[in-house]
Amino acid sequence: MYFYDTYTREKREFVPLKPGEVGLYTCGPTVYNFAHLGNMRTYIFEDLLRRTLEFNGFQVKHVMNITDVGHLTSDADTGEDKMEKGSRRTGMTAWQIADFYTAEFRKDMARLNIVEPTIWSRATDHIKEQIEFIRCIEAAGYTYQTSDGVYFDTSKLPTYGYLGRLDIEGLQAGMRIDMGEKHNPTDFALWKFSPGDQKRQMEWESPWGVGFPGWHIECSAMSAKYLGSFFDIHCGGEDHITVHHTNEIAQTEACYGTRLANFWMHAYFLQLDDSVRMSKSSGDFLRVETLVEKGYDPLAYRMFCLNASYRQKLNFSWEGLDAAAKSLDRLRAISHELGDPSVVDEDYLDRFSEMVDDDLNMPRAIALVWELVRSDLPEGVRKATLLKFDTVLGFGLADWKPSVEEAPAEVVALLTQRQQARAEKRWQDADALRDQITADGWELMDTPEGPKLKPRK
RNA sequence: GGCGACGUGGCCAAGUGGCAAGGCAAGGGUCUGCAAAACCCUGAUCACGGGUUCAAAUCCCGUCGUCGCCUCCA
Repeated sequence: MYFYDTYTREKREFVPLKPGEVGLYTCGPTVYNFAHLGNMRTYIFEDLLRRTLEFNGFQVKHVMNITDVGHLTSDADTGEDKMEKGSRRTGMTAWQIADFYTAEFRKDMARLNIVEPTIWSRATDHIKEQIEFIRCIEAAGYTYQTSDGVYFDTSKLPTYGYLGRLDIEGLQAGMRIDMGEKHNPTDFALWKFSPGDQKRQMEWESPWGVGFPGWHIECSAMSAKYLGSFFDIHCGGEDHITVHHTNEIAQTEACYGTRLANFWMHAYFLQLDDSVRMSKSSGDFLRVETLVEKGYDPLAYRMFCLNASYRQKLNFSWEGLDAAAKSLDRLRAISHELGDPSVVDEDYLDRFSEMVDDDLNMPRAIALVWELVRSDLPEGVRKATLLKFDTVLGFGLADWKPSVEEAPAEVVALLTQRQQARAEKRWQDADALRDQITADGWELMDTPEGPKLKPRK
């Protein structure tokens, strides 16, 4: 297998650190609001990665964090905690918010056929680990304290910013962030003190004072706990390259001297057609629920994503989603008509493996799917091979069945009349009756097995 | 202002040195009383201008255009 590693900026062969096992850490949601389709693109990518690893026979230990504290509204470390802000907005407590949006997130994952991680880890369940991690960094001499928190001194780490190829000088020059009491623009909070004049909903005792952990420390602490100080793959969205992941690496380098993960993989952004930013903070955004409300199967969005490379920005449009929905419908129908699976075709399987193992080249894998289903292999072989592919693609083809909706009695009556008219070759009457049925919202098809009705879309 | 990415048929999108995948749409055809569905067939020389090379969509330079990050973001 070959994956593109952001750290080295090259596609290189993936070899697990421990034979047969893979430690995978994927940055999860900050649960202060719903996840939008852009977020879900990243989770779909990670799902494909996970499925591909398992397809190759690896045992994957997959950890996903739930950020339920400490993620500020600004990376300048001066902003408000997102959870507290969400609490004000909704009237729920910070804890209720976290539970609510975590549940919503898992619902969206399920609707997109995303496999759940082996371990969910909530930041607030690991305060002790995070404090210990900060102490480790402090003992190594990389911290300093200001009036509002404990900070990481990035100037003491020569390798700081390597992942993002940060131009520190340039950052200083074009700086647009409020430094506060920080020594360097890239320094970041490890622990923030609760404001003296108010009590936060989420706060804990620490050696430095009552407060809460910074956003980046949770990933270093929790990944170390579950996967060790150096594990196989760490994933996230492209926006995490320059700040979040850079800081995670800094923390772990300070404490353990490793760059945290052997491979760093990042999914690129989904962009909206009209160039409207799809950020959580803009308030109005597309999410899985939006698709459902519009009558789309969420898996159409999965198909939409699989048609493009994860390392390329992808433009979302309703036209594009329609195309994906249509092709998914066809694939499902074809799959269903292929009947029962027999044996997998080894040649197709080899070609498929080569594609997905080449940095998850899903567009090519999908193209191979079409070639397979239209090949002249026996139906059972095509079906068996397709289902094998689907363990990676994740369309749930094995379980799909055409929906059988009963037409209302009046429509059935019209159909009966039409059959009568046809039998008597009164074609005009037959056509008029079909128009009537169409107007009632049903599509009529004459098949070798007789007429069939299905709801019009 | 700093950094970076991209520009492939009507739309989306693979391919990154050796005859340009796939999906959706469109046109033609088979089937059908008609239609639908299904199936078959058809189309791009890769923004533009130079250069390197036996050979470039793929490498280099320039121009134009679009977009992203540097501020919350996956």
